[in-house]
Amino acid sequence: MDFKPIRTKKIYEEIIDQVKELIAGGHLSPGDKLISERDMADRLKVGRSAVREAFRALEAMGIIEIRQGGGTFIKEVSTDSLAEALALFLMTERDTTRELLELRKILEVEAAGLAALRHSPEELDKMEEALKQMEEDFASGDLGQQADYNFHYALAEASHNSLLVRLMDSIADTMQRVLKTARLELYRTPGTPQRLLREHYTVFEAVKGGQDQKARRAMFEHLDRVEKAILK
Amino acid sequence: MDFKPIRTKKIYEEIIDQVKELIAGGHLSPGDKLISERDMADRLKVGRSAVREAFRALEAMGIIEIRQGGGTFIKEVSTDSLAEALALFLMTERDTTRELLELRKILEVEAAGLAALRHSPEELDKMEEALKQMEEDFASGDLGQQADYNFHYALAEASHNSLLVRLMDSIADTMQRVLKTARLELYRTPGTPQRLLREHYTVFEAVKGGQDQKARRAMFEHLDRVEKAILK
DNA sequence: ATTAGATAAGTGGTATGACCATCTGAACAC
DNA sequence: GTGTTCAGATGGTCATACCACTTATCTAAT
Repeated sequence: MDFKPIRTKKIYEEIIDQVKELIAGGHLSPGDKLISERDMADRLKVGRSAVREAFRALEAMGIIEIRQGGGTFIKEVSTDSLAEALALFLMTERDTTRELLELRKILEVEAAGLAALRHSPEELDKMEEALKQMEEDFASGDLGQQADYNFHYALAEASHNSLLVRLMDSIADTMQRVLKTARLELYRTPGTPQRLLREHYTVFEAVKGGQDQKARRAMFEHLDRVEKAILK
Repeated sequence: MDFKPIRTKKIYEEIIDQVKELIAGGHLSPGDKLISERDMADRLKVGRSAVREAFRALEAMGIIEIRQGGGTFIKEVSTDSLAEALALFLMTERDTTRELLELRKILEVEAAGLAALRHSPEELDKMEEALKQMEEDFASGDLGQQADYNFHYALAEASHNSLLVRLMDSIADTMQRVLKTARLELYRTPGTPQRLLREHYTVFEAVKGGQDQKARRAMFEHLDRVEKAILK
């Protein structure tokens, strides 16, 4: 005999569930306006506070958008809430730098392989553009970090897996936040920017040539070297 | 000259940010109790409503846990919020099941390789235990889903990358939420449970023997088959 | 007829106070 | 030591009042 704990459901929870059901059932779509807080409180025979609290939670989930004076709208499920959840996921202090770098390597090596198989000409152009920008940055004494980011982002997009793009982007953000100093040191080591550029070009040429194994290897070696430099 | 829109920050937003900063700065840790709503409202010289709304949003983000009569606590960053955001993403965006399965494959294939190189005897025991449980479940007409989960979780842990463990767990949770029916069908196809068990054993033997490439290949083939069955 | 400005109405944001529901810890009895 | 009771703490709900912002409508000027 298994007795489960009984827990009465909060009013705001009921409201949240109702809104979710309306969306899942197709009765509410992105862009649709919800009835006003006052109207909903009247109809549901509850206080306005409970409605507000439910709306606040739905907002935090990225399901609705609340505009003061304007009303409350169903959002396109955008990259925002997933990106935020990913950011939160990576926010913990318990993970070591080694683990983060390793995860990044797992994803980027495979993204390079997929990019080699799936890229479009436009995506190749973006990667090449980023490489050119990187080259110019180095020539002018700049560190080229934005161009580096652009290259990796374009490559992620060339994988044609939007989840992978978002996850890799979140990881890039986290690294930017956590490894800022270590990366600056890396870029400032004489000869390193030029080597990094060469490695990026190797990855690019493999992707361009549709050689997925070669792209994987090139990316692995690139990131392995970065990892070793950061972790020493 | 670029003028940006000015938008005053809502009080509840300020509160959310402050709590987040306390956590990010290490002043609040999982398990810690926040001051009461009334106390916080007094200290911040704001109304209790704003505090409540901020707390409701933080709750929806999975950052805090609110217990009526008990107080408000910082949560362990669990896999729940990411799994929920992923589930929402899957329900509303097209082609994302394919992407999630692909991401899962990328991670699990590499986890298998790392597990082959890094496992401890205890972790091997757990994997073996799960396989035995799977075998018993199939023999008694059960679907063996819990044992399947246990196997994959033990393998993730054997990778010795806690970030990878948590990410894979979130994905498993998401699949449980969204792909429930498709997986039930898969398990009910005659002959499939036995084949799945064999595939799991192949992965296990490679991990046990420290053969990382073989483990990767076995896991790839296993998940590739699962993917094709789910997506057909 | 069109445009600009003013105003009213609608909607979300904040605060306060009252009271209810649940939990926790202390005190007391056995 | 264990079980029960109760007070106090804390979260949950409601109502009301008023503020802040947006949208729609009306009026006056051109």
